[in-house]
Order: sequence, then C-alpha cells, then structure tokens
Amino acid sequence: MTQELSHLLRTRREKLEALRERGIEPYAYRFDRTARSDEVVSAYSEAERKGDLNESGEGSEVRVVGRIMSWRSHGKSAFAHIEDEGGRIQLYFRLDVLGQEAFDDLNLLDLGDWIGVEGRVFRTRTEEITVRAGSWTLLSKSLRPLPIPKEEVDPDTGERTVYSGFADPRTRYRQRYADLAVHPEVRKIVRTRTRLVSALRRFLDARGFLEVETPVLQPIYGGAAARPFTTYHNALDTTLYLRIADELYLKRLIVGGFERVYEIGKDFRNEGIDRSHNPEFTMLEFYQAFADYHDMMELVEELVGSVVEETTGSRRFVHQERDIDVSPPFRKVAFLEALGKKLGTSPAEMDVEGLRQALRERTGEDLDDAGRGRLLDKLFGALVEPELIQPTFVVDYPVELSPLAKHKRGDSSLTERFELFIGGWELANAFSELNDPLDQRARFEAQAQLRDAGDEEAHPIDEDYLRAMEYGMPPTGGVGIGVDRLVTLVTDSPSIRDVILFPTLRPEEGREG
RNA sequence: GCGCCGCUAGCUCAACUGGCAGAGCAACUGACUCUUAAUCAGUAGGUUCCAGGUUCGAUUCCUGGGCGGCGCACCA
Repeated sequence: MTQELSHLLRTRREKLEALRERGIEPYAYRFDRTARSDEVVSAYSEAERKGDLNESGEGSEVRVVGRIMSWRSHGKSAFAHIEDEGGRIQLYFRLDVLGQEAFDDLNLLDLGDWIGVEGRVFRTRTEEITVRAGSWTLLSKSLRPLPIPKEEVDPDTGERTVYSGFADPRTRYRQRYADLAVHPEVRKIVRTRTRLVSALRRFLDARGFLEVETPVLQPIYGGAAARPFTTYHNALDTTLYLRIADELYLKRLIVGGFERVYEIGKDFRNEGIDRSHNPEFTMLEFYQAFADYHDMMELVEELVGSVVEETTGSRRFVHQERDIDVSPPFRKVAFLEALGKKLGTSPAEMDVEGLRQALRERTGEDLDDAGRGRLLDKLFGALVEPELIQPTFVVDYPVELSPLAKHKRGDSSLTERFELFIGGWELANAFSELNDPLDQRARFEAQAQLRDAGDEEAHPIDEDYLRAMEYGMPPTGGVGIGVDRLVTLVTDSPSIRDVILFPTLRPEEGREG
C-alpha cells in the first residue's frame, strides 16, 4: 500500500470515527425511499405541467437515495449529485434549512457515500430539477475512493464529455464493482445482455421448447473439439470434466422422448483468451426432433433477427464501425465452394500435400502433421471467415470436421452442417444430428485414431451415448449459439470480456492496497 | 508460446538527443447561501513495476524478469 493511498484511506476512517462520535451510524439498516431519481424528475415535470406546484414552485416531498457522485460546496450551501439505478439527481443543501449541526456534518461525507435525503423538489435557476434537502441520512460510508470521473454535459446537444476517468482495463475487469459503479454504459451492457437472454428464452418457450439442465460435471466430455478442464470427485474417487458442450446430454433427452429441448448455460474450454474467447462462456443449445439442418437454418434466422430486434429495437446494428443487418434471409455459401473461390481450385480435387502447400503459401504456416480436415479448416478460417461480416450460413462441412453430423444427402464426403458467421465471428454451429449408432461409432473410432496420433481435441468415444443412439433417436436438428458473442456484437463491444461481468483473469498476486 | 506497445501521485496523463519528477482531477486547510468540469487562495501526496548493467548522473539507454493491452498462434 502506498503512503498516498493509505493517507486517503486514513482520512476516511477518521471521518467514520468522527461520525460515530457525533452519534451518526455510518452503516444504516434501511431507508424508506418514495421515488427513484428518474421518477422524481418525471413526477415534477408532470406536476409543473398540471400547475400542481406550490407558490414557491415546489413539488411534493420525496425521499431519495443514492451514491454521492459529485459535490460543490459554497460555504453556507452545497450542491451534490447522487446516483441510483434510475440515474442521477441533484441535491441542494442549505445551512438555514438544515440547521448548523446537520449542515456541519456534511463535511464528513465523501464522494462514494450512500445517503438518503428527504425534501421538496424544485427547479434551480439553471433549470435543473433538484431536491432541497430538509434532512439527510448516511446509509453507508465509503472508505475507499471510487475513481469517479468528472464530466460535462453540453446542455444543447446532451453530449457528455468525460474529463478524467477510470481507464485501465486490467483494473476495470478485476474490480468490476468499481467499473460498474462509475460507468453507466457498463451497466447498460449488463442490462442488454439480460434482455437478450430473456428474449432467447421467450422465443424458444413460445415454440414449445422445454428448458432443461444437464450436468456440468461429466465423466466423459464431448460434443465439441476442445480440451477440457479436469477435476476430481473425492467420494467417487474419480476424475470428472467440466463440460465443453451440452450436446450429448441434450440428445439423450431427445432419445428419452422430449421433442424440443434447450439449455442456456456455461461451457468450459481449456484454451486461450482473446477478444472472442473466454474459458467459461455461455452457450445456448437447442434440439428439435423431426427437423433437419434446413429447418434449423430457418429457425436460427428468425431467432437471431427477432432477438436482436427485441433487445435493441432494430435488426441493424453497428459493431466496431461496421454496419450489420440481421434481417432474414441470411446469405448461404457452401464450405468447399467458398474456399475454392479463394484458392482458385476446388479443394475437393486437392490432396493433403496440395492443401498443406496452399496453407504455407497463403499464411506462412507449416502444419506437417495436420490431416485433411484440419488443413481445410485452417484454410477456411484464414481465407474466408474474416470476410463474413453480414450474417452468412456456411453449409456442408467436410465429414472429417464433423463427427456428430449426418452425411449430406447425395455426398457422403460432406455433412449436413452449418455455421453462422456474423462480423467475422462464428456465432452458431448446427447440423442434422447423426442418429445412426453404427455410423456414430465409426466416427468416434476415426476420432480415436486422431487422438492416438496426438490430437488432444479429438472427440473421445462415449459408450453411454452410443447406447442411447442404439435405443433409437428420431431425426433431429440441433443448434449451438454463442450467447456472449452475440451480446458482444449487438452492444458494439470490442471484446467478449466487456459483456462478461467477471471475465477470467490471472489471479491477483498478493493483496493490493 | 511468439511479436508489437505499455507500466510515472488515488485517477487521467506530461517530463526534448540521459541533467533537480510535473499538471489536472481526487484529498486536506481557508473563503463563498442557485452551483453543475463550481470558483478562488493555500497544503500535502512518488520504491517512476522489479532486479541487474552502462554512466559523473537513468523515468529516459541495455539485459533479464513481472504485469497488462493489442495482434498472431490456439479456439473442428
């Protein structure tokens, strides 16, 4: 702890003691609020319009609460702004109204303190709706200075200029409570996220999907190609994995007779962190019996379009200065065709060596041990994906890349699978689910060979899942949607970490001040 | 894991080719009863991320390390 911070903390503790000595409890138990700050403003405007103000131009008496965000002291009077979830409201304190003692005690308040105030509402000379404090109550003393920015609001344009700020991303992510406390725009993202998730639920509920919960702790992970987090159960004396996908359990439920199921929950993948990846992230998966991937494409178009509109009011939004329109129908391109256009040759006619060479030429990467599937995927990721800004379904992936998807009708080298890209990011992944248990076993065995060859992300064999398939799963369409990424896009956030309240960070070493 | 950039007061940032470490805000003291980036006068506040090295002298240059951001890789 530096001397300076310790000085600031000490000053506040001294004020805390002084408050107690004066008989003021710095940590109150409750406060009866009559109106939120935004309600105070609208009620006063309404009263003003109706002519319901008294002869002094005052509205009704209110009790408001908030955190002190600014303070302007003028000797025998003072102005402050407090902020609650409704926004900010100005307070006006006067010596002749409060009396000497209550006015002097204001000196023991600091920015960041929570207070409650009772008083009549009026409009100041500069037209701001303000509560004239008849009395005030300390609700919670802040002992650590919040990095509250100073800001100026242009009265004509309403434009907000922030003069100093709390900018260090590390500290903002680590101390999200402080980030939220001083940045209304971060709170807005949180609300947008919640509205979007609610809209997803409403969309699926309205179409007869049943929301379920499946295990996070799994004896065998699967449903995606990724490395898992590993943990251990003491009583069972066994290794368990945090799920990397919900897929295999949800399809077991389709076997069990549920025709439409979905789950919104956390998946965990033991991989790097960047602007589109967090080790734990929120996935929506839904499965519909008797449907194929064409049906699911239509459903996804509707879902994305309507959820974005319900959340933001429009199907168009801007992400990082790019205009994006999620109005259906979305563009469709075939995987091999799109890649072929970039390569100048059909990848179907290229052998592994040719693909490897193409990758080397285009990206400078040498992948000596990579198989055909991985090479195709790498090339696609490097050449095609970054250009998929407007919503685009990429369809018909090579079978090597898709161990859980049905063969494409008429071409067994492909699968009936699509991924949805928006803004260059993979937003959704879906297929006509493989329901042939013998084919599924063969796919798993092919994955096992990749695993033996050193591919840590190859899909493990899940015998229980195969048993479920053997009982019989109806034809089913399934979709996974990355919820965090969708929120990142519609909130115009640069990074997935901006839409996750507490993103994964390296643990803090030691304790700071 | 690799590359680039960064780390200076509580916050936001300065400090020329190496030459006494500064400003604004926040804090503290005082003045001020309609202010709003309040204003005015004053005070205090620093292991310049860490450890070495070069140098008469390092915030500055070099080496190593730590932390972070961005990009790459990874993420079917």
